[in-house]
Amino acid sequence: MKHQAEHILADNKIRVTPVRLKVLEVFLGHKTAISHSMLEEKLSGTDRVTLYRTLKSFEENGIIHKAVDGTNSARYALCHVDCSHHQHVDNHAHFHCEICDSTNCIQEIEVPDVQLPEGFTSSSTHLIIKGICKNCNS
Amino acid sequence: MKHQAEHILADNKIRVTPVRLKVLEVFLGHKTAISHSMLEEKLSGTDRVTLYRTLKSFEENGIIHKAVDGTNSARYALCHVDCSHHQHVDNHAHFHCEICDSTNCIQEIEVPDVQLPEGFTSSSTHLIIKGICKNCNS
DNA sequence: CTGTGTGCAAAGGGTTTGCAAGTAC
DNA sequence: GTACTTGCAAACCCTTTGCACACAG
Repeated sequence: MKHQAEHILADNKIRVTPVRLKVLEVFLGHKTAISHSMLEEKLSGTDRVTLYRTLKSFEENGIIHKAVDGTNSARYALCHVDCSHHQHVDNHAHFHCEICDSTNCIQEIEVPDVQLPEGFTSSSTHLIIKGICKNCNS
Repeated sequence: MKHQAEHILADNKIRVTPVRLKVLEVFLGHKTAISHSMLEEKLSGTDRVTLYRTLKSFEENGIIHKAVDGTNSARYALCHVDCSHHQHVDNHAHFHCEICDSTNCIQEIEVPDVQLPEGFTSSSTHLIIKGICKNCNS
């Protein structure tokens, strides 16, 4: 639904543009995390660079978060309602399938609290699991 | 000491060559994980591609392990004695400093065991902490 | 001597920057 | 009308591949 995408942009006070709506619809219709190259495939005809910038602006506005997954290419997933512009709440694990190369958010697994050695301070913690996903296992 | 580097190569049954010795000495003399670009700096004059291949062969032989740290460039750290050719044992967290861009192995923090949802199988788990390191905090 | 390592050239993928034209509001 | 977005060209960085020569064992 276009309405939902429009709402998300409006709620975050960023301009409603065709590219942004298209990108957001891809996110809304996809369960796994999305990389730039996937977007390029799904939205062929749209400029590569514009897609990079769209992802960047979505990330800066708390609409998506980067799913650190140990691959070379950045992946993004939709944020939950409790993410805001300045405070991302994505304290769940990310699963990267070594067969189909997909990345899933695993909400069931929380990133643990860690006790860093003296002198270190942390800004974020990421838990990445690599293996074979449900689809590829069946 | 050159002897130590020679031993490591011999123990792993790979040829002792000048480039390998130089690379290994950099690892032995450095506390944080090392990226290809750092090697290139420290060993200027040595071919870029050769360094990539050296890293690859060290990794395949259980001499170093890749430290997944959420950056675009691969980092490597020396393996412990309990790493062998086929079984890497690097179940510790990696800390990536957002100021100096260094990556440290944090032996004190173990990667937790996780209970994956039905259908998923795991081959490795990584715990990455981002923040400010001891050096940059002081 | 034989198989492996090294260096060079080239290419490929991901990502960023600069600028001019187009568009949301 | 103004500030932001888009598209295109170009560049940058990381990494891999192919081939010829050099060298460890």
